Amino acid sequence: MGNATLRPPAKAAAAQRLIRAAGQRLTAPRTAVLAVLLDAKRALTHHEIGSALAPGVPVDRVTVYRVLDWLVTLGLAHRIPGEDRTWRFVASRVDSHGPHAHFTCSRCGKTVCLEAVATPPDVKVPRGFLPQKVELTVQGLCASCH
Amino acid sequence: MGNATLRPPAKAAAAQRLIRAAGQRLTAPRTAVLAVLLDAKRALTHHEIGSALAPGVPVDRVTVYRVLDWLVTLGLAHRIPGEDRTWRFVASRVDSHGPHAHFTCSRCGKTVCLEAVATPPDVKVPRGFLPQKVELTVQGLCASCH
DNA sequence: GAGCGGGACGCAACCGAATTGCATCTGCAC
DNA sequence: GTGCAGATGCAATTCGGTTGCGTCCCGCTC
Ligand SMILES: [Mn+2]
Ligand SMILES: [Mn+2]
Ligand SMILES: [Zn+2]
Ligand SMILES: [Zn+2]
Repeated sequence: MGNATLRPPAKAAAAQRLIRAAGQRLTAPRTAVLAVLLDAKRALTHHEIGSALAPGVPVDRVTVYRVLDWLVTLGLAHRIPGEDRTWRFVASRVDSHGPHAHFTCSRCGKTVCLEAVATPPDVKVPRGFLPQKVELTVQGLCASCH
Repeated sequence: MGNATLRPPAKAAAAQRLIRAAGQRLTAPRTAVLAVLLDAKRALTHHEIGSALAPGVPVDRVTVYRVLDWLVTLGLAHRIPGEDRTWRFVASRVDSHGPHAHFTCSRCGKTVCLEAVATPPDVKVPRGFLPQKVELTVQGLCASCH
């Protein structure tokens, strides 16, 4: 796995800083994957992340999956379920910690966070049910698809 | 595919009526699958539907998938994307035509429609984006899981 | 009640995302 | 520098869903 464009060194440094700050073991795959997410302007699939990795550091597919899981449990990234049954991943910016909505283009699959849209804080659920998280996804067409 | 419990004949008759009313060809698999959905009190996975089918009418997996797709395009059922990357299906009752939210138990996967919760009619999306559908899913624990 | 034609079905092969098992390697605390 | 828990690589596997194709049968016509 690897591709053409080099990751800006700044993003790699930021990734390392975040991993260290979380008190976690620093490895090349972890740094590389997180750097890709930090550099992305939209949610990325596992496949997109794999091919965005710098060619110098080949990372196994399975490792990418494991790093992503680990980033999610750590809170450094969040995972968005897609209509096409694939997860997409975004680095959790400091300014986007709260619950928020997502937009997915039904034609090209492009997915972005909608920071402006607040998810309804209170929903009516049946007796005995315990709501924990609200997922709000807007489907439609992105700017380049309509 | 087939299991132990017989489908109430009333549901089979209702299924036939709905298919006829839609001006579609009436077949045993279609009747059987729709009857299962009409009888269900919650959203069912493809697998659950398969094993809920009356044993007398064996239906191929692929046919179940195709019937479900067909029911969805016909508007007789709707499909709910799950956190576990599987679709769940519900018959679209006459009284639940509008957009509505869903609840999914994060422990047992049980999924139900939340008729009472309306999805936000208007959401702010980036310039040039065209919203078309809003998906609202509440995650949490169902009555028997907490 | 035959005859017919297009859509529906069954079967087998396939696909792609994600997971698991296991041997090997390595970051880092000491 | 050493030791070891934890991380990685590789191969195999699972699993939900799809595709291709030959056969079947629903429903219209006469
Ligand atoms: Mn987001
Ligand atoms: Mn519903
Ligand atoms: Zn698009
Ligand atoms: Zn439950």
